Amino acid sequence: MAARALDWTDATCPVARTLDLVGDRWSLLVIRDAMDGARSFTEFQRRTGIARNILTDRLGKLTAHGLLAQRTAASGRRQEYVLTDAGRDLFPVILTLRQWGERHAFAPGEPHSTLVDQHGIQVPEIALTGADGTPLNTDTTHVRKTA
Amino acid sequence: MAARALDWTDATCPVARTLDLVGDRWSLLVIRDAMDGARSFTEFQRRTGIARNILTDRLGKLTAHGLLAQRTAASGRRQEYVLTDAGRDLFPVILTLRQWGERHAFAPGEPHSTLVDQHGIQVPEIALTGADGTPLNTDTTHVRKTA
DNA sequence: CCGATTAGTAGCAAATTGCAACCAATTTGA
DNA sequence: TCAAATTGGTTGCAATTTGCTACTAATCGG
Repeated sequence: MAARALDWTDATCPVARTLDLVGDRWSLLVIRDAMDGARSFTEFQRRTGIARNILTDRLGKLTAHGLLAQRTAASGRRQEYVLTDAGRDLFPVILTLRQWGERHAFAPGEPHSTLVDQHGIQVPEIALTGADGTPLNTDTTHVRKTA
Repeated sequence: MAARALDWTDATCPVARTLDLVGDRWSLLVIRDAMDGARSFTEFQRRTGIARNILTDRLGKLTAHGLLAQRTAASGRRQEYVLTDAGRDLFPVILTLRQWGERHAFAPGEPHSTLVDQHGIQVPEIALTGADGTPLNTDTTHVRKTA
Protein backbone atom coordinates (compact mmCIF):
# COMPACT_ATOMS: atom_id res chain seq x y z
CA MET A 1 0.00 0.00 0.00
CA ALA A 2 1.46 3.34 -1.04
CA ALA A 3 2.61 5.30 1.96
CA ARG A 4 0.55 8.36 2.75
CA ALA A 5 1.56 10.97 0.21
CA LEU A 6 -1.76 12.73 -0.02
CA ASP A 7 -1.76 16.13 -1.53
CA TRP A 8 -5.02 17.58 -0.40
CA THR A 9 -7.54 19.13 -2.73
CA ASP A 10 -7.84 22.04 -0.31
CA ALA A 11 -5.44 21.64 2.56
CA THR A 12 -7.00 24.23 4.84
CA CYS A 13 -10.58 22.97 4.66
CA PRO A 14 -11.61 20.08 6.92
CA VAL A 15 -14.57 19.29 4.66
CA ALA A 16 -12.27 18.90 1.67
CA ARG A 17 -9.79 16.76 3.59
CA THR A 18 -12.53 14.43 4.76
CA LEU A 19 -13.82 14.11 1.21
CA ASP A 20 -10.30 13.36 0.00
CA LEU A 21 -10.39 10.35 2.32
CA VAL A 22 -13.94 9.07 1.91
CA GLY A 23 -15.53 11.23 -0.79
CA ASP A 24 -15.67 8.72 -3.59
CA ARG A 25 -18.51 6.62 -4.87
CA TRP A 26 -17.93 3.65 -2.53
CA SER A 27 -15.95 4.36 0.63
CA LEU A 28 -18.87 5.64 2.68
CA LEU A 29 -20.98 2.66 1.67
CA VAL A 30 -18.21 0.37 2.89
CA ILE A 31 -18.18 2.32 6.16
CA ARG A 32 -21.97 2.09 6.35
CA ASP A 33 -21.82 -1.69 6.00
CA ALA A 34 -18.97 -1.99 8.47
CA MET A 35 -21.16 -0.10 10.95
CA ASP A 36 -23.91 -2.57 10.28
CA GLY A 37 -21.77 -5.65 10.91
CA ALA A 38 -19.93 -6.45 7.70
CA ARG A 39 -16.45 -7.84 8.36
CA SER A 40 -15.31 -9.93 5.39
CA PHE A 41 -14.33 -9.09 1.84
CA THR A 42 -17.15 -11.19 0.47
CA GLU A 43 -19.71 -9.62 2.75
CA PHE A 44 -18.71 -6.10 1.74
CA GLN A 45 -18.83 -7.14 -1.89
CA ARG A 46 -22.25 -8.71 -1.54
CA ARG A 47 -23.78 -5.78 0.30
CA THR A 48 -22.41 -2.96 -1.83
CA GLY A 49 -22.24 -4.62 -5.23
CA ILE A 50 -18.88 -2.93 -5.80
CA ALA A 51 -16.45 -4.43 -8.32
CA ARG A 52 -14.02 -6.76 -6.57
CA ASN A 53 -10.81 -5.05 -7.65
CA ILE A 54 -12.19 -1.68 -6.57
CA LEU A 55 -13.22 -3.15 -3.24
CA THR A 56 -9.68 -4.41 -2.77
CA ASP A 57 -8.45 -0.89 -3.45
CA ARG A 58 -10.95 0.79 -1.12
CA LEU A 59 -10.42 -1.60 1.78
CA GLY A 60 -6.70 -0.99 1.38
CA LYS A 61 -7.04 2.77 1.32
CA LEU A 62 -9.44 2.90 4.24
CA THR A 63 -7.05 0.68 6.18
CA ALA A 64 -4.03 2.78 5.17
CA HIS A 65 -5.83 5.92 6.30
CA GLY A 66 -6.77 4.43 9.64
CA LEU A 67 -10.53 4.08 9.21
CA LEU A 68 -10.47 0.31 9.06
CA ALA A 69 -8.08 -2.18 10.63
CA GLN A 70 -7.39 -5.77 9.77
CA ARG A 71 -7.30 -8.24 12.61
CA THR A 72 -7.55 -11.96 13.03
CA ALA A 73 -11.10 -13.09 13.46
CA ALA A 74 -12.02 -14.58 16.83
CA SER A 75 -13.25 -17.84 15.34
CA GLY A 76 -10.10 -19.13 13.69
CA ARG A 77 -7.42 -17.87 11.42
CA ARG A 78 -9.15 -15.68 8.84
CA GLN A 79 -8.61 -11.96 8.71
CA GLU A 80 -11.44 -9.49 9.12
CA TYR A 81 -11.90 -5.77 8.67
CA VAL A 82 -13.14 -3.77 11.63
CA LEU A 83 -13.77 -0.07 12.11
CA THR A 84 -11.21 1.91 14.05
CA ASP A 85 -12.25 4.68 16.43
CA ALA A 86 -11.81 7.14 13.57
CA GLY A 87 -13.97 4.99 11.33
CA ARG A 88 -16.68 4.66 13.94
CA ASP A 89 -16.54 8.42 14.40
CA LEU A 90 -18.00 8.80 10.91
CA PHE A 91 -21.33 7.78 12.42
CA PRO A 92 -22.66 11.36 12.43
CA VAL A 93 -21.79 11.70 8.74
CA ILE A 94 -23.60 8.49 7.84
CA LEU A 95 -26.58 9.46 9.97
CA THR A 96 -26.94 12.91 8.41
CA LEU A 97 -26.59 11.45 4.93
CA ARG A 98 -29.31 8.96 5.85
CA GLN A 99 -31.67 11.57 7.21
CA TRP A 100 -31.19 13.85 4.22
CA GLY A 101 -31.98 10.94 1.94
CA GLU A 102 -35.10 10.10 3.91
CA ARG A 103 -36.29 13.67 3.54
CA HIS A 104 -35.35 14.36 -0.06
CA ALA A 105 -34.61 11.19 -2.01
CA PHE A 106 -37.78 9.20 -1.34
CA ALA A 107 -41.31 9.84 -2.44
CA PRO A 108 -43.82 10.05 0.42
CA GLY A 109 -44.69 6.55 1.51
CA GLU A 110 -41.90 4.94 -0.48
CA PRO A 111 -40.30 2.24 1.71
CA HIS A 112 -36.72 2.46 2.93
CA SER A 113 -34.55 1.11 5.70
CA THR A 114 -34.53 3.05 8.95
CA LEU A 115 -32.16 3.47 11.87
CA VAL A 116 -33.42 2.32 15.24
CA ASP A 117 -31.99 2.37 18.77
CA GLN A 118 -31.59 -0.52 21.23
CA HIS A 119 -35.29 -0.52 21.97
CA GLY A 120 -36.17 -0.64 18.30
CA ILE A 121 -37.38 2.95 18.40
CA GLN A 122 -36.67 5.00 15.32
CA VAL A 123 -33.88 7.52 15.73
CA PRO A 124 -35.37 11.03 15.69
CA GLU A 125 -34.32 13.69 13.20
CA ILE A 126 -31.37 15.49 14.62
CA ALA A 127 -31.59 19.24 15.05
CA LEU A 128 -28.35 21.16 15.18
CA THR A 129 -28.24 23.90 17.77
CA GLY A 130 -25.43 26.16 18.81
CA ALA A 131 -24.19 26.84 22.31
CA ASP A 132 -26.90 29.46 22.86
CA GLY A 133 -29.69 27.24 21.60
CA THR A 134 -30.11 28.94 18.23
CA PRO A 135 -30.39 26.60 15.27
CA LEU A 136 -27.28 26.02 13.18
CA ASN A 137 -27.72 26.43 9.46
CA THR A 138 -26.39 28.32 6.47
CA ASP A 139 -27.97 31.55 7.70
CA THR A 140 -26.54 31.47 11.19
CA THR A 141 -22.99 30.34 10.45
CA HIS A 142 -20.12 31.03 8.12
CA VAL A 143 -16.61 29.83 7.51
CA ARG A 144 -13.63 31.66 8.96
CA LYS A 145 -10.47 30.81 7.15
CA THR A 146 -7.35 29.36 8.71
CA ALA A 147 -8.26 30.23 12.26
CA MET B 1 -29.48 17.40 -19.41
CA ALA B 2 -30.52 13.76 -19.36
CA ALA B 3 -33.91 13.40 -17.79
CA ARG B 4 -33.91 11.76 -14.42
CA ALA B 5 -33.44 8.08 -15.08
CA LEU B 6 -31.49 7.24 -11.97
CA ASP B 7 -31.21 3.63 -11.14
CA TRP B 8 -30.10 3.66 -7.56
CA THR B 9 -27.09 1.78 -6.30
CA ASP B 10 -29.22 0.50 -3.41
CA ALA B 11 -32.77 1.70 -3.76
CA THR B 12 -33.87 0.90 -0.22
CA CYS B 13 -31.04 2.67 1.60
CA PRO B 14 -31.30 6.43 2.15
CA VAL B 15 -27.53 6.67 2.64
CA ALA B 16 -26.92 5.10 -0.75
CA ARG B 17 -29.49 7.29 -2.47
CA THR B 18 -27.94 10.44 -1.03
CA LEU B 19 -24.52 9.30 -2.17
CA ASP B 20 -25.89 8.62 -5.64
CA LEU B 21 -26.82 12.30 -5.77
CA VAL B 22 -23.84 13.97 -4.11
CA GLY B 23 -21.33 11.20 -3.38
CA ASP B 24 -18.75 12.05 -6.00
CA ARG B 25 -15.46 13.83 -5.69
CA TRP B 26 -16.85 17.35 -6.26
CA SER B 27 -20.57 17.82 -5.62
CA LEU B 28 -20.29 18.32 -1.89
CA LEU B 29 -17.50 20.84 -2.34
CA VAL B 30 -19.74 22.77 -4.70
CA ILE B 31 -22.48 22.66 -2.07
CA ARG B 32 -19.99 23.76 0.58
CA ASP B 33 -19.02 26.78 -1.50
CA ALA B 34 -22.63 27.60 -2.32
CA MET B 35 -23.28 27.63 1.44
CA ASP B 36 -20.40 30.01 1.84
CA GLY B 37 -21.63 32.46 -0.78
CA ALA B 38 -20.46 31.26 -4.18
CA ARG B 39 -22.99 32.00 -6.91
CA SER B 40 -21.23 32.13 -10.27
CA PHE B 41 -19.60 29.52 -12.46
CA THR B 42 -16.26 31.27 -12.22
CA GLU B 43 -16.46 31.58 -8.45
CA PHE B 44 -17.19 27.87 -8.03
CA GLN B 45 -14.35 27.07 -10.37
CA ARG B 46 -11.92 29.31 -8.53
CA ARG B 47 -12.81 28.00 -5.08
CA THR B 48 -12.87 24.30 -5.85
CA GLY B 49 -10.23 24.07 -8.57
CA ILE B 50 -12.50 21.65 -10.43
CA ALA B 51 -12.05 21.22 -14.20
CA ARG B 52 -14.41 23.51 -16.08
CA ASN B 53 -16.20 20.82 -18.09
CA ILE B 54 -16.75 18.77 -14.95
CA LEU B 55 -18.07 21.82 -13.14
CA THR B 56 -20.55 22.35 -16.00
CA ASP B 57 -21.66 18.75 -15.54
CA ARG B 58 -21.97 18.95 -11.76
CA LEU B 59 -23.83 22.25 -11.71
CA GLY B 60 -26.21 20.74 -14.25
CA LYS B 61 -26.75 17.56 -12.26
CA LEU B 62 -27.19 19.36 -8.95
CA THR B 63 -29.69 21.65 -10.63
CA ALA B 64 -31.49 18.73 -12.30
CA HIS B 65 -31.75 16.97 -8.94
CA GLY B 66 -33.13 20.02 -7.20
CA LEU B 67 -30.21 20.94 -4.97
CA LEU B 68 -29.32 24.09 -6.87
CA ALA B 69 -31.50 26.42 -8.88
CA GLN B 70 -30.59 28.94 -11.52
CA ARG B 71 -32.11 32.35 -11.23
CA THR B 72 -31.43 35.79 -12.60
CA ALA B 73 -29.06 37.73 -10.42
CA ALA B 74 -30.45 40.80 -8.69
CA SER B 75 -27.90 43.15 -10.21
CA GLY B 76 -28.69 42.76 -13.90
CA ARG B 77 -29.22 40.02 -16.37
CA ARG B 78 -26.66 37.34 -15.49
CA GLN B 79 -27.71 33.97 -14.17
CA GLU B 80 -26.59 32.67 -10.80
CA TYR B 81 -26.75 29.39 -8.96
CA VAL B 82 -28.41 29.34 -5.56
CA LEU B 83 -29.12 26.55 -3.10
CA THR B 84 -32.65 25.23 -2.93
CA ASP B 85 -34.20 24.21 0.38
CA ALA B 86 -33.03 20.66 -0.28
CA GLY B 87 -29.53 21.92 -0.98
CA ARG B 88 -29.44 24.02 2.16
CA ASP B 89 -30.67 20.99 4.08
CA LEU B 90 -27.31 19.33 3.41
CA PHE B 91 -25.89 21.63 6.06
CA PRO B 92 -25.74 18.87 8.71
CA VAL B 93 -23.84 16.65 6.29
CA ILE B 94 -21.28 19.35 5.54
CA LEU B 95 -20.95 20.18 9.23
CA THR B 96 -20.37 16.57 10.29
CA LEU B 97 -17.84 16.09 7.49
CA ARG B 98 -16.11 19.25 8.71
CA GLN B 99 -16.01 18.17 12.31
CA TRP B 100 -14.74 14.70 11.46
CA GLY B 101 -11.98 16.28 9.42
CA GLU B 102 -11.05 18.60 12.25
CA ARG B 103 -10.76 15.64 14.60
CA HIS B 104 -9.04 13.14 12.32
CA ALA B 105 -7.48 14.77 9.27
CA PHE B 106 -5.36 17.47 10.90
CA ALA B 107 -2.33 17.17 13.09
CA PRO B 108 -2.67 18.88 16.48
CA GLY B 109 -2.09 22.58 16.00
CA GLU B 110 -2.24 22.41 12.23
CA PRO B 111 -4.27 25.40 10.99
CA HIS B 112 -7.61 25.02 9.24
CA SER B 113 -10.74 27.00 8.56
CA THR B 114 -13.45 26.89 11.20
CA LEU B 115 -17.19 27.40 11.31
CA VAL B 116 -18.45 30.26 13.45
CA ASP B 117 -21.90 31.57 14.35
CA GLN B 118 -23.28 35.12 14.00
CA HIS B 119 -21.27 36.27 16.99
CA GLY B 120 -18.08 34.82 15.59
CA ILE B 121 -18.09 32.07 18.19
CA GLN B 122 -16.86 28.71 17.04
CA VAL B 123 -19.60 26.14 16.50
CA PRO B 124 -19.30 23.44 19.18
CA GLU B 125 -18.86 19.76 18.38
CA ILE B 126 -22.26 18.26 17.91
CA ALA B 127 -23.21 15.33 20.08
CA LEU B 128 -25.93 13.05 18.79
CA THR B 129 -28.40 11.92 21.41
CA GLY B 130 -31.55 9.88 21.07
CA ALA B 131 -34.97 10.70 22.41
CA ASP B 132 -34.09 9.31 25.83
CA GLY B 133 -30.82 11.20 26.05
CA THR B 134 -28.54 8.25 25.34
CA PRO B 135 -25.77 8.90 22.85
CA LEU B 136 -26.31 7.71 19.29
CA ASN B 137 -23.49 5.69 17.79
CA THR B 138 -22.71 2.37 16.17
CA ASP B 139 -23.20 0.53 19.46
CA THR B 140 -26.59 1.96 20.29
CA THR B 141 -28.24 1.81 16.87
CA HIS B 142 -28.72 -0.51 13.95
CA VAL B 143 -30.42 -0.54 10.58
CA ARG B 144 -33.85 -2.06 10.13
CA LYS B 145 -34.56 -2.87 6.55
CA THR B 146 -37.46 -1.56 4.51
CA ALA B 147 -39.52 -0.38 7.44
C1' DC C 1 -15.63 51.31 -28.46
C1' DC C 2 -12.03 48.22 -26.42
C1' DG C 3 -10.22 45.10 -23.29
C1' DA C 4 -11.35 42.07 -19.60
C1' DT C 5 -14.40 38.86 -17.57
C1' DT C 6 -18.01 35.33 -17.62
C1' DA C 7 -19.91 31.05 -18.86
C1' DG C 8 -19.41 27.80 -20.96
C1' DT C 9 -17.86 23.93 -25.27
C1' DA C 10 -14.77 20.90 -27.84
C1' DG C 11 -11.11 17.70 -28.41
C1' DC C 12 -8.05 14.67 -26.65
C1' DA C 13 -5.02 12.25 -23.23
C1' DA C 14 -4.79 10.19 -18.76
C1' DA C 15 -6.79 8.05 -14.92
C1' DT C 16 -10.43 5.41 -12.86
C1' DT C 17 -13.92 1.98 -12.95
C1' DG C 18 -16.16 -2.29 -14.01
C1' DC C 19 -16.40 -7.00 -15.89
C1' DA C 20 -14.96 -11.52 -16.32
C1' DA C 21 -11.70 -14.93 -15.76
C1' DC C 22 -8.37 -16.95 -12.99
C1' DC C 23 -6.02 -18.68 -8.74
C1' DA C 24 -4.33 -20.29 -4.08
C1' DA C 25 -5.77 -21.18 0.50
C1' DT C 26 -9.34 -22.46 3.63
C1' DT C 27 -13.57 -24.47 5.11
C1' DT C 28 -17.51 -27.56 4.72
C1' DG C 29 -19.97 -31.64 4.35
C1' DA C 30 -20.93 -36.41 2.78
C1' DT D 1 -10.94 -37.88 4.33
C1' DC D 2 -11.37 -36.08 0.22
C1' DA D 3 -14.01 -33.36 -3.07
C1' DA D 4 -16.66 -29.34 -3.61
C1' DA D 5 -17.63 -24.88 -2.29
C1' DT D 6 -16.25 -20.54 -0.35
C1' DT D 7 -13.04 -16.87 0.64
C1' DG D 8 -10.00 -13.30 -0.64
C1' DG D 9 -8.07 -11.77 -3.65
C1' DT D 10 -5.22 -10.67 -8.71
C1' DT D 11 -4.99 -9.88 -13.71
C1' DG D 12 -6.19 -8.16 -18.24
C1' DC D 13 -8.92 -5.47 -20.89
C1' DA D 14 -12.77 -2.44 -22.25
C1' DA D 15 -15.67 1.35 -21.08
C1' DT D 16 -16.34 5.37 -18.56
C1' DT D 17 -14.93 9.46 -16.22
C1' DT D 18 -11.80 13.02 -15.43
C1' DG D 19 -8.71 16.79 -16.40
C1' DC D 20 -6.14 19.88 -19.38
C1' DT D 21 -5.83 23.17 -22.93
C1' DA D 22 -7.68 25.60 -26.33
C1' DC D 23 -11.59 28.11 -28.28
C1' DT D 24 -15.96 30.88 -28.46
C1' DA D 25 -19.82 33.93 -27.73
C1' DA D 26 -21.91 37.09 -24.79
C1' DT D 27 -21.50 40.59 -21.41
C1' DC D 28 -19.43 44.22 -18.51
C1' DG D 29 -16.66 48.25 -17.24
C1' DG D 30 -14.58 52.41 -18.31
